[in-house]
Order: sequence, then structure tokens, then C-alpha cells
Amino acid sequence: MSGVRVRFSPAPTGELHVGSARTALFNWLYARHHGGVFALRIEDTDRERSRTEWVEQIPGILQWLGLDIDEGPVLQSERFDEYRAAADGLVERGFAYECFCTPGELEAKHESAKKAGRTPGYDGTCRDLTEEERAAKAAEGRPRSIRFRTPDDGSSSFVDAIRGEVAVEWSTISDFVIVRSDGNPIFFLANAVDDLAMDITHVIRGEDLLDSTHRVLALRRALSERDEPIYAHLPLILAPDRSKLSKRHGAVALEDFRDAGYLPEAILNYLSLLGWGDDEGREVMTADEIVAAFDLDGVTHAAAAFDHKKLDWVNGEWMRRLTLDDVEVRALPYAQARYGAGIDRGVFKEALRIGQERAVTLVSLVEQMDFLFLADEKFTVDEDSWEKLAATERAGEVLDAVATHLADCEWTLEAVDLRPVLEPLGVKPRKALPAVYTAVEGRHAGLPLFDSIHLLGRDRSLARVHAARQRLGGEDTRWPCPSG
RNA sequence: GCCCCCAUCGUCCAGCGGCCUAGGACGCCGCCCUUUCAAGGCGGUAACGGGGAUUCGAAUUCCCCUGGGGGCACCA
Repeated sequence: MSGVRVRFSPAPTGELHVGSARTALFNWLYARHHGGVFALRIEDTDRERSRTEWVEQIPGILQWLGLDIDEGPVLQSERFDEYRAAADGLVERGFAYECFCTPGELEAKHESAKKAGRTPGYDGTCRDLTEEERAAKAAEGRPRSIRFRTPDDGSSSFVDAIRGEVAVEWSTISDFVIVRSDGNPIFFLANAVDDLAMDITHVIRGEDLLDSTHRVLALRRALSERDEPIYAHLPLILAPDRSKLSKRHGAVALEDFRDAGYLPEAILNYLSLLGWGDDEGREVMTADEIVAAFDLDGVTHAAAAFDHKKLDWVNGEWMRRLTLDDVEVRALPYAQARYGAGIDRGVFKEALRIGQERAVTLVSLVEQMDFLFLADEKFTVDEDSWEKLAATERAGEVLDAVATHLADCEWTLEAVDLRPVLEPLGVKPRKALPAVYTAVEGRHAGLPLFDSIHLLGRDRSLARVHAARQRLGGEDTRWPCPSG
């Protein structure tokens, strides 16, 4: 035990965003690298936005990613008494005070501050009320919240493990609410209290929380004299266009990637590459390898853009690394969701065998099997592919020859090889075969043709070729009579 | 508006005063391989945002500008 204790503390307000997942990952990597503890804490102090369904989903999706949790989850919603007691103590000792301003008044203060070119914030109206004034305001039935008193001058600073010293003038930070008028605590308070209670030694989180650190630290100092944790603020993950990564950029939640057929190993691997780099330049790495190589001094400072293309490459690398049995286990749920539970497992495994090395995701791998597992009446031919077929030189003759051959050849993989069939026609396999792919598989690019035909069976294969021949029309040759 | 953080190829990551005519990876382009598409092999394209300063010497240090991001809530 190194004494390192880190926590991942998401707010349960939706599915886990990749940015949050990356934060969780870096915390986990740090804990594992240093032999420390990785705890999960749910920051659900906002009862309006937090939902229990999200709370319940978080451990599961972290487990899917491969991050095992040592402690927790600690639910802040179950610790309101602690926060309330801490707040009361702060009021007693003069670090915080009761505020009776109404939402309308506060909004007006913000507006006027903005107009005056100052940082919008609290103006200190209730800072130094006498006991009588407080009683009077309370008697009016005004809302009562608790605010933390920030210093009027001087500056706040702390040493960030990634960025070095970060300082800011206190004059830019106004008194902030730590307990809502409904009695519920605010993030800053719960955060400070719990990091103390949980003996957190390193706070690794997104850069979006950098500015709030001054407030949390001020609170912590008012609550305890114990050593402060080391803070490390991770660069943010941006969308490909460097804007905020949101749903309009496609998949953003871990669940989205899982549903899209990405492997957890690949997601973990790719996420580790955003904001960190291996000293030896390795890119495709196992979780164990990353754990061994990871440390905070290797974390970059600049925000990184999410690159779906590179993720696809990493996922492809991982797809090829899996054993066939493993691919089967992982792809089966996707196949059953698409084709029903009754698919032929033998055919499925053969299709996986020929498809594994060319698939980007589990979903794309399964989709290549539509021609095998979709009911015949649902089989469709891709329009672009059909145009290519129609434009293929001597397409009719090729299809005729193929049909003739498949009609009475031996049904082995060797015998359904169509290259010898094409030879007498004098057409190149490269030129002519895509048309046959289209006829049989519904698209000009797909699983290897001869294996596919072999798996599909004689009747279905012939039916596909015949259908294509018919649709192609034009001057018929001698089909269906045997040729040459 | 104010405050904070950041700044090397399109993207991710190397580089931490001379080894840089700036390296690797993804992408992209070309060639090879090839039953399609991939995969694989080989080659190529492409960057230190601008201006000062320090220094014999700056991608590397400092300052300014510009640009990008974040924050300024009874959200976290």
C-alpha cells in the first residue's frame, strides 16, 4: 500500500460521457500504478438533476470499461447531515454566514455587476448582518442559504501536479453558496467534506474544475488543518472541430460506444492516448501495460480533439487480437439482437472466422452477415453496388456462367472457386467478381465470396444469382441452359 | 465583460538550449499483395501561430499579441 487514495466522483445526471470516463480511467491508472485505492463517489447533491437510474448504471459501465472499484460507491445524498454539520460549524466560527437574498435580487446583482464590467457574483449584502437583522429577514419569510466568506484581498494559489502553480486574486471570487435555501448542500461543501472524510490524497479531474479548486481549498482549510491533497487537472477532450464534445458529434457516452460495437479494451486504450503518451511511443497497449507506464508527469497540458478515425483503427487492432472464440462470445449478442436468437451457430462462427480481420467494430462485423442471416425476403441489394454491377463488362455472361457452374458443381470450398469459371470468358476476376459479390451478398464489398457462397448454400446462392441476372435483363444468352 | 488554463503536421503523441535538414502514430495519397473490401508491406504529403527579448546557439527560457478552451450559479 502506497497510501495513494483517489476517487472518481461523477454527478449522476446522464450516461457516462467519454470525458468523464477518461477522468475515471486516469484516476484508476494512477491508483493501480502506485498500488493505491480507487474509490467511487456519486456527487448527487443536486436532487433536481440526479437520477437513481444513472447512479445505478455507473458502476456497471465502469466495470465494462475494465475499471475495478476498491471502495464505494459513496452516495453524497446519504451524507447530508455531515455537510449540514460542517456548514453550521463554519457559520459558528465566522467562515460562513446566512444569506437571505431572493433569486430575483441575486439576478439583479449579477446584471448590474455585468454592466459595470465586474465579475458577476455576490455583492455581500448579507455578509455582516446583526442578529436582529437576521431575525427580521427570517421573519419576512425570506429564503435562507449559507454562504462561504471569501477573502477580500490577497490571492489564492495551489500547485497543480500537471500545470504547476495556479494563482488567482481573491477579489475575482465572490462569496459562494454552500447550503441551498432548501437545506441541501452544494458541490463545493460536499466535495471538501468528503475528500477529507475519505482521506483522498490526489484529486485528478477535468480542467473545467480548475477554477473551482480555489473555493474547495478555501473551504477545506476552514474545515481542517490537515494536509491538502495534490490536485491534477486533466486537459479536456474536445470534439473533432475543437468545440465542446456533444451528442451532435455522434457517440459521446460510453454506452454509445458499447452499443456501436467498440471493444472496452480499445476504448480504454484510445482514451489513455488522449492526454497522455507512452514514453516508448507504444500506442496499442493492454490495460496492464498502460498501468505500468502511466504517471501524471506524462499527462499533456493541451486539450485533445476526439478522433473517431483513430479510435476505429485502435478498435480494429483489438478486433484482430482477439481469439476466434472470444470474438464469438462478444459478437453473439449483437448478432442475436439483429437476427434473432435462432441463428445457426456453426455458420455464424465460420462467418466470424472470415470476417474478423477485416472488421472495424463488432457491429460492422455482424452487419457483413446480413446476406446470410436476414430472411430471404428481407435481402436487398445496395443501389450503388447494383450500378457497379450493371456497369460491369459482360455482366450477364458472367452471372450466367456462375449460375451454370454453381448449379451442378461439387459443394466444397474448392469447387465454388469461381476464378476457373471466369477464365474461358476472358474477364479478370478483379473486374468481374464484384458483380458476383453484389448478386450474392447484396454489396460489391463484403465477406470473401467463395466462403460466403459455400456458407450460403447452393439453393440460396443460385437464387441470388438468378435474381440478379433477371433484373439485369438485356439480351439473354443461353441461360438457363448449360454453357460450353 | 472579468478571471484562469493552453498553443509542434488535418488529428493524437515525441521533443524538455546544440543530437531537429523536427520523430512516431492515425488520416490522406501512391505502389505492391490480392476473389471484393479490409488487413499487411513499401514509399510519400504535412507542423514548431505572430512579434520582441535572453543566449555563441531556441520548437525548447521570458514578455506581448493572436488564437483555442475553461470558469464567473441556491449545476457539478
